[in-house]
Amino acid sequence: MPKAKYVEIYKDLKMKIETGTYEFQELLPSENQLILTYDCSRNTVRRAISALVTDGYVQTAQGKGVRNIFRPALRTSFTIGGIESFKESAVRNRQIPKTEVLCFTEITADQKVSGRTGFPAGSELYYLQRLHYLDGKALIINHNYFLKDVVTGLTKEIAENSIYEYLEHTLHVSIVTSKRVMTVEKMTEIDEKYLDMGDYNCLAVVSSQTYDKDGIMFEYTQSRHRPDYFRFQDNATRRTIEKI
Amino acid sequence: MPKAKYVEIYKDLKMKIETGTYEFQELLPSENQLILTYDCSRNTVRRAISALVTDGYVQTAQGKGVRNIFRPALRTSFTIGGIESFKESAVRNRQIPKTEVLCFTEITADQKVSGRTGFPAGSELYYLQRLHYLDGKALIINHNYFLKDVVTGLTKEIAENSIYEYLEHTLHVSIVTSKRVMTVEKMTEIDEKYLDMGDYNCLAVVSSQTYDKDGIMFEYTQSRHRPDYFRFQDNATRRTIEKI
DNA sequence: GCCGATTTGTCCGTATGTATC
DNA sequence: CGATACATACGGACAAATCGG
Repeated sequence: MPKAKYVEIYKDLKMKIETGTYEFQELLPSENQLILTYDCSRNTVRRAISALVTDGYVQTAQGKGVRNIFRPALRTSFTIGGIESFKESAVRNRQIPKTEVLCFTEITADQKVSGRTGFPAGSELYYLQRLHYLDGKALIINHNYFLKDVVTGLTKEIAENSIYEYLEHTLHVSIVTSKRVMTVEKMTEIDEKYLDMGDYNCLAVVSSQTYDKDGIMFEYTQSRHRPDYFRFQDNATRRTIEKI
Repeated sequence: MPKAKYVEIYKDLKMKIETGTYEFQELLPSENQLILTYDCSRNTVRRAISALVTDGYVQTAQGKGVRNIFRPALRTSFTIGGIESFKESAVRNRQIPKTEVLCFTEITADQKVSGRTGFPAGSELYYLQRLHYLDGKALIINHNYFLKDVVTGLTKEIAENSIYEYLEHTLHVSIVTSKRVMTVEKMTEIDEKYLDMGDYNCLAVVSSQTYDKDGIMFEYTQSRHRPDYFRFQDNATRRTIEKI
């Protein structure tokens, strides 16, 4: 599956940046040199470099070259963008995840649910509340809404493990796009009951709509995070394309 | 300046999506048709489509086509990624911005400042505190650190307007990359004094490091937002490139 | 200040692979 | 199976920015 040549080049360059083969602020070899190194076309090295740019590893400058702007200290966050399940990110950070299913029901979307989630009114849904632990601490409460037509046969047992694994490996539903909105909200009674909130009276809230490859939105999730363990990282670039 | 052909195609397609020429869930014309429409090469239309994908307007599926997944209701947020100044985003949302400079000093980075901001110890910096109003409401407190070598001649008067305008139009410093981290933090005395926090005891905090085209980090800013007016939007895609 | 070499940015055309219908 | 669609890859050409002599 991971066959594309530009991906291999991306990985190799990223590894070399992370391990210090190129120093911070140093220019990488020019595109022409990389063409020789990897025995490929210019487009292919440029795709790899482009991916490094969007990930914040390097920045390019016409007439100069490609500069390494990676700083290791910054790259230890709970999430780095992309789409990643709770379990995946926990494993990546070498933490021990656990999930408790607080509530598992089936509902039909009324106007209110429809307005909140974006599902059409009348949609048949699973509604779950799940509590996520990391290294024994309750950190996140998730409110999940799944479209029954797509996420067929969901059970409490599956929900205690990884729903995303079930989606990808059993149902072969591939997650393609996810639209997320981050806000800060007041704590609710449920939050207070299950999360150890200390002095905090608000949480970091991530609401997301997830689409499969057929363009069907099959999931709406509201993730409520304990503030002291929430961290979201992002690399922005002044785009050539003006957004105004 | 905005001459690139793929940018024009991007803009045209985006406009057509936003104005309903293509309906939600509808497939756009195929790449081959777009090649004829815009009289260009395949690579060029693909670059435009690729930009639409990263902006969450469409999603592609091999063998099927390019699907419009744009929903107008979702696209009204304070920031949509990218790098945008306070004034720019205010104007875009048709709001009236005002900025009050609470503090304007020059400092030399000690170990503590260096650790917090990422500037090397000994750097000569401007340090500012600025309060941003929108439609008369105090919403954001910014703590700005600017490298004096790059941001030469900064004054209180400039800081009351738009520092980014000064950077781009007067100093011709172009912002290229910005690394951001979003967290939720407890309110400080300063926050409480200047922002109308109501019941909230925490804020949304965006910390960012900004680089110019020479790869020099010339700005560190911590933006502290009143929770009820903070909203960050993001489109994630399951990348071909595995991050694990 | 100009010129030429280097480097990235844009664009074109073509070929092949793979997924969908 | 064939037609259509996107994904990957190659190679070449010229423009624009940078830098050193």
